[in-house]
Amino acid sequence: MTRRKIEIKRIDKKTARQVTFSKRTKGLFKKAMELSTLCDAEIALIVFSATGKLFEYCSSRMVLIILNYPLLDPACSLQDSWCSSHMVKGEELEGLNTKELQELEKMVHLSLRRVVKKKDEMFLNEITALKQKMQDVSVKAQVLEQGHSCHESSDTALKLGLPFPD
Amino acid sequence: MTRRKIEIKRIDKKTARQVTFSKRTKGLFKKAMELSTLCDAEIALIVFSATGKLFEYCSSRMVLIILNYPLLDPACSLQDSWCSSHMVKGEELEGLNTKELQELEKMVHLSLRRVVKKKDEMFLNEITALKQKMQDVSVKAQVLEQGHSCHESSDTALKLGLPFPD
DNA sequence: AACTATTTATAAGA
DNA sequence: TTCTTATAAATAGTT
Repeated sequence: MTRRKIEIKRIDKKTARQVTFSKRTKGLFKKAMELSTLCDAEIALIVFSATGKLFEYCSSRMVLIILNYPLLDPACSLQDSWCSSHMVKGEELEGLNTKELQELEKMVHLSLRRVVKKKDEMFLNEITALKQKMQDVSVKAQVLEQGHSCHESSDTALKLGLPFPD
Repeated sequence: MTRRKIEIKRIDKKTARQVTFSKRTKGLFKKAMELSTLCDAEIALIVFSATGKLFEYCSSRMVLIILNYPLLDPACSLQDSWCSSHMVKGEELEGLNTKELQELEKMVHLSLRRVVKKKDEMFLNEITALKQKMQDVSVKAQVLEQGHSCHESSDTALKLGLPFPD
């Protein structure tokens, strides 16, 4: 769109692609904010660069609306005390300017990503750990069964932290 | 930004606001798609008009990426047959009007919520099952250890489906 | 990071 | 709504 018209297809040259990404992302966000302001629209815009990490977004209440995260499900109740210290309450947003709201949204977004990632990690860790313990116990059971040591100490159970009346 | 430069603030006149909304939304989506194509970026853009309902979105895998759901991890590959029967393909969207697309998006959203909910349920089920098995094996081990039945069959291991050379 | 020749987007008007 | 068009804004190629 300027010195020369370009074809809309993936830009092969990496540096050119990055430059264009940077320029156009800036333009896109500007346009999004203008639309939001001019027409009173709620807009969510999230961009992940091909190179992976960076992402951005623009808009106000949208984060929560779009993302539709189960986190916000009323059924998922956290302690009141946690909520009161961590939840963003509507009234708190009144005094903030656009820039501040944008920063806040970034933070909420990031928090959300962290929560989801952490949740999945913990599930998987727990499963992995349990499977490992199963393996250990099975080996132990096999040994016991083959009569090599019927009276070995119950260290396996201890290692497992199971409710063994010892 | 043309016959005259305008100030970026809410447009008071309703019809003018609607016209501008329509024009700029179109432009914004075009830009978003161009950025996505040119720079290999994943983009999610969702716009709710002030008048309430209508919204739109654009992008490819983004619905899922936005939502940050591990479901779409490349590692988690689904059967081709499943994909072909459940995935919404671009061509299918051509004949739909805004209303229909809105309904469709609602359905996709709902599907997503269901998938996430199911995923979490399954994680929890797996964990619960593993814990139960741990308990069983521990009890068994305890029995063996106390010398009551050193040569009982390895049904515990079998129940567990573990790689026991039997 | 800046510059600028062009292309693209669009406000106002029809 | 859709089109037209004068002008503002965005940006590709260059430095």
